[in-house]
Parts: sequence; C-alpha cells; structure tokens
Amino acid sequence: MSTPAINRADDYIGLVDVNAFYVSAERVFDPLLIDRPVVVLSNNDGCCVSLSDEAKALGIPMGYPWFKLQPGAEKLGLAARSSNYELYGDMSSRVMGILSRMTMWTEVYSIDEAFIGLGGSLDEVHAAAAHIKREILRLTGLPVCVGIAKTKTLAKLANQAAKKVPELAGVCVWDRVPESTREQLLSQLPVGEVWGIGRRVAKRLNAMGISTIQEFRDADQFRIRDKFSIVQMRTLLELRGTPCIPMEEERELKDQLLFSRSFSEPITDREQMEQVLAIYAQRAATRLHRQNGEAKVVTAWAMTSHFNEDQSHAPSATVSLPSHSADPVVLTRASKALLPKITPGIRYAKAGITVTELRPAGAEQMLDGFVSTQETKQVGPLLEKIRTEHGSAAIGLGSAGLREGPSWQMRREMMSPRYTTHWDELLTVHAD
DNA sequence: GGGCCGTAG
DNA sequence: TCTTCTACGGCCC
Repeated sequence: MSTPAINRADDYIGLVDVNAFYVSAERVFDPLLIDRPVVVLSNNDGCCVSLSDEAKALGIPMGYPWFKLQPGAEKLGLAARSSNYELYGDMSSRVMGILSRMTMWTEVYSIDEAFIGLGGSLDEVHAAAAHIKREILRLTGLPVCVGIAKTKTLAKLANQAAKKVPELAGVCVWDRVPESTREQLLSQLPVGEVWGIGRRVAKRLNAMGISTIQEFRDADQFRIRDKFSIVQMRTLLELRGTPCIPMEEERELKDQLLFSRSFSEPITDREQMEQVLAIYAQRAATRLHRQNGEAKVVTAWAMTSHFNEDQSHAPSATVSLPSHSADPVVLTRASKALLPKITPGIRYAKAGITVTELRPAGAEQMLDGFVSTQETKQVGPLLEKIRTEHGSAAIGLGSAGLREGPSWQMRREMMSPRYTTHWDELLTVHAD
C-alpha cells in the first residue's frame, strides 16, 4: 500500500463494501439462492451473521439465533448456510486485488471492506467508482456499494447512503449530494449510526441532549473530548470534513493473535478442557507459523456463557515463554497453565488461546542462546504440511491427536463446498 | 505494563 | 437445542 504524501483538494477517500458479503458469495455459486431469503450462520451454526435483503424484510435481526428460526424456516422459504470462511477469504482477495489494480491506494479494512484512494473532479470520481462497481460485479459476481468523501467517517456515511437510497445506484459521492439533502439526512439519522459511535457512547450522548448526527457534529469538540475521549473528538472533526483518521499501514505481523471457539456443548471437567486447549493451542501455532511469526506470551482462557449469570466464571492464565516461539508443543504446554484454575462442575461455554508480543520468526535467533529441540526438528511446519495435504483432522499432538470428533466440536451442518480453493469441491455445471 | 472497556465487521 | 470470532485503541491503576 502507498500513502499519498499530501492531501490534495482533489483527493478523495472511497469506502467499498460488498453487500451482504457472505450471502452474496454463496449466491455466486448457488443461483437458486437468488431472490430468496438467505442467512449465513456463525461458527457452530449459532446465529445469523449475514442476511439477504429478503431475510431482512422478514424482520430477522443480525445475530438472531438459528435454533429459533429453524422450525419455521421451511415455511418462510428461508435458506441457511454454515459459514464457509475459506470461500469468503478467497472471494475477498479477488475483490481486493481488483481494487488495488484500479485505485491509487487500497487499505483492506475487513474481509468485505476496503478504503480506496481516488483523485479528480467530483464527476470523475463518481464515474471511477461506478466503473469499479461494475468491474467487481463482472469479475467476481459480487455486488458492492461505494461511498466517497474527504474523510473516512464521511465515506462510511456516504456508503450507507449508497446502500439505502435506490436512486444513487450504489455509488454516493458525498460532496455531490446537494447540501440541503445532506443536512436533512444528518438531522434525521441517530448519532449511533456514525462509524465509531457505539451503543454505550450513543446512550450517553442522548442523555446530554445529542441524538442526531447533525447535533453531534455541531457540538463543542472539546466538551466531547473531555466527556469521552480523543477518539470521539476525531470522529466529530471527521464529520466536519477534517481528516483525523489516517491510513493504516499494512503490517506484516499483527500485535496479537487469538484463537477461540464456543463449544457445541459445555465443558465441565479438566480432562476435556485439556483436550480443547491442546487443539486450540495447535490451531494458534499453525496460524502464527503461517503469518511467519512467533510469540513471547501465551494466555489461555475459558468462560461460561453470558446467559448463565448465576454461574459466571472467566479464568485465564498467562505464561511468558523463555523465548519467542510458534512451536505447537511449546504453546500447548504453556496453555495447560489454565487447568488448575478450571473449577470442575462449572459449565464452560468457550475457551481461547491468545498469543502476544509477536515478532517475525527467526528475528534475533542468534541471541536466543538456545533453540528448543522441537523447533530444531521443525515439528510445526511438518504438522502443517500434513494437515494441508490430509485435512486438519489428520494429525495432532497429545490430547489433540484424536480420531473421532469430540462431542464439543463445532457444528457446521449446512456448509457449501470450497468452490474456489479445492479441486475436488469445484462447481460442476450440467448442460442438458 | 496489565486488565478492562468499547467498538467494529 | 440457548446467542461468533478477531483485533485494536484508550483509559485507569
């Protein structure tokens, strides 16, 4: 990614985002899902994380639990898919690739969103965005909307307008909208709709008499900073058109890496928790290794369900390793520090492994004094190679080397094939 | 620096 | 049947 050295008057920020990304990705490969209400479910088939417009029209809210929908799904004509992250990840890279070829710069913000840099007059910028939208649809089959403005926060807002106002046809250049229309919009939209203003802050703002975006933008910036934080003041200034949120440099290595999963049924004893931690630590090690990183600190944690208030327990154990490592053996051993803190009988709903103080693998290797035997033997890379070639269930260390899927393993009962990344799951087209 | 909170998608 | 997962920044002590 390259960053413009200066902000010129004809530099604009675009926010491109795929409409109902997971549902749209499923529809590319299964056209029977088009024009139907469709939801994509979270891990464990727990709740809806992506909804088609038709599903939204049925009144299904984001995050609604699937077990409550399932009984009536057929009658509603509602289709569901388990989330297929391999497919979405691959589709996402295709979209990001197109964006980076068609724009001055691209900052990938999430799996389905990117900020882009565009230059020129308002009309030129609008034409460029419309072209980008058409190209993404042509090359990937995915529908996107584009919002364009002088700041990230306003580009986000413009993107929402592009989605909601049919006349805009999916592209909204904020400064091209008549001022009276913009002001009317800002005076109607609740302040919580702004990027960066969440539920808590919105509630506190409301209590101060600030309920619309317009009222927030016109509030005293220093009062906002004092009552909240610098973050909210930046948001306010961005709404006034002053860029305060810079482009993020693409980082080779993140600050932390976390692997966590909810269980399909609660875990109540230490043996099962030990198995889970072994598997999770190995998954964390695999990801760390794939990112070419190693960690100094490992935290293993577990928690009961939020919906189980009377028995709430959230133990965690942090271990500082003698030296940086991405070795599954080392991470697994460290994660066992949690076990003594597990109370038998408590119903744990979720566990996770967080690794922090990351650095690129091999950095300062010579200064480390010694390298562990497992690392010398390259156990991690070997495990990963076997998993890649024979599937992730093929091999595991210690308690993780289980043949049968344990009872707490996650449910993914309605998963689509990995059409774009596995030869044996390619889409078959029948012509008859 | 660690723990917690809030936010985002 | 009982509610996702990952990452970051800021505040506070």
